[in-house]
Amino acid sequence: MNMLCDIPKSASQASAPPASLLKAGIVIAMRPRQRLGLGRDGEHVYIVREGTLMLEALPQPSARQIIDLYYPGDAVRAQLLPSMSGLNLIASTPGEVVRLSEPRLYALADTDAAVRHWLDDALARQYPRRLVHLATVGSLSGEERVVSLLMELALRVGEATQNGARAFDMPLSRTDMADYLSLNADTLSRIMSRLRQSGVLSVANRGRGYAPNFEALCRLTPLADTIARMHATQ
Amino acid sequence: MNMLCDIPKSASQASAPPASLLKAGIVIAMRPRQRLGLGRDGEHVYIVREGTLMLEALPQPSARQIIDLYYPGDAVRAQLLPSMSGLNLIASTPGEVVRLSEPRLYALADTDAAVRHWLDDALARQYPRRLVHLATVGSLSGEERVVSLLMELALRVGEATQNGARAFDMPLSRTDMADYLSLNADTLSRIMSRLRQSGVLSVANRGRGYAPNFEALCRLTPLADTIARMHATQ
DNA sequence: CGCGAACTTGACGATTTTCAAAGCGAGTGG
DNA sequence: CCACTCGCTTTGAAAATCGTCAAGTTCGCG
Repeated sequence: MNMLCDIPKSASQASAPPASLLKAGIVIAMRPRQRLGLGRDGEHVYIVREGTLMLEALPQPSARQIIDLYYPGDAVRAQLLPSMSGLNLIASTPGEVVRLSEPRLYALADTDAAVRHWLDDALARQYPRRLVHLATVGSLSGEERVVSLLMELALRVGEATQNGARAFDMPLSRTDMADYLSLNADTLSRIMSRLRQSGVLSVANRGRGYAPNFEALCRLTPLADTIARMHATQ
Repeated sequence: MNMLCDIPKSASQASAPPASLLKAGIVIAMRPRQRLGLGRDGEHVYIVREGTLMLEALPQPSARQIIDLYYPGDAVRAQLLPSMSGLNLIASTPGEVVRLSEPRLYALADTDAAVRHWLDDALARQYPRRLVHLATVGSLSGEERVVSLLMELALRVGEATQNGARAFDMPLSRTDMADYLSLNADTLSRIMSRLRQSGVLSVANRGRGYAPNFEALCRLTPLADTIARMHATQ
């Protein structure tokens, strides 16, 4: 009867956006650090095809916070973002997005049930992630936060290799990771060094991580189960 | 053509939920500290009529975080909440909610455009609040966070009195406020004492606040403009 | 090979948490 | 009506965590 109900709420991986939605927009190739405009009154919508995006907030000149992270299959709706100064949507890796306008999206959603349900699904994937991110930043220690992010990345953009090991790209720079986790870049670096020394993590080329024992890594954050449910590649 | 586009994204106050939506659910009176079930697989939806609700997360037994706050006109959709243990929806004041089931909601949304648009509006009010909350917790100092919350409450549930003063209920206990702001209850108490001593705040009966000079209070947080836009009673 | 950006590391300092104890308020039973 | 208890709040001193500043190192790239 209702498509949405068939998809368990723990479904983390995106179902493909309807073709009608993609056809309504234009394809944009992203380069790392490229900024994507949000439109004057929040009129743009982006659908991520490939790569990762960050939403940056600058409450004050000296403070930067990454308040959202978007993966392939996610939708960035400017209308759902707060109207604050210093809000930027930034590509953190090469990739590809489709851009369309909010009014166009709503017109489509009004007539096309598939679009409507895909949008609803996208939201059901993204909103819980924000809440968990908030709980992470708000109630976990520095190390637990870092591990939570590593786990998220390992599950999202990584592959299982062998014997419970996992290799993954780290699309964010240390600074970006720090700003995402509300840590100082220096502090983050120290924590990652400690993780390396304790043997649960190794880093190659600054952009690639490897967890020889992924289970052991997961045990370092109390939110492991929740993160696994939200980001598991099924 | 599209209702949504007529409502600026800064519109903070709820338009009334469609009658068709309310008729589909049952009315529940809340008492303070009452817990509202979210259903086994996230099947419940609550629409707040009166009072305020908190969404509590317990990542670990010792750590508590209020990750969402709901005011009249807001919708709590269990499907949009993360499936983590220790997630509780709790009334913080007396009030009234309407409960219905997710499938019922989706069925209504599929056939009734007014329901659809109201839901979308509700989301456009609530999602930005979470992002700002995240930026608040993540990048502001203790005092700035407290002021941000006081400002939010003063605008949401308070009244202007005279000469730029503002009186407001504080529906959260100190502990709840602290858990919302990721502060220790002791630290919060200290900060509020400092605010009182500096004259920008006074408190009566533990549940009611008064800002003799609301402008002066606002100047203490860098997110004042953003908060004002999101919570202003227009 | 050398430059610049990103990252790492150390020492110090500030804010916040922790732990403990005391004060206040509301509700209860005598 | 009062004394009592329980929970919430407030405050102080010590400890831990995290941030700041500065210097050094690694890495990618021309």
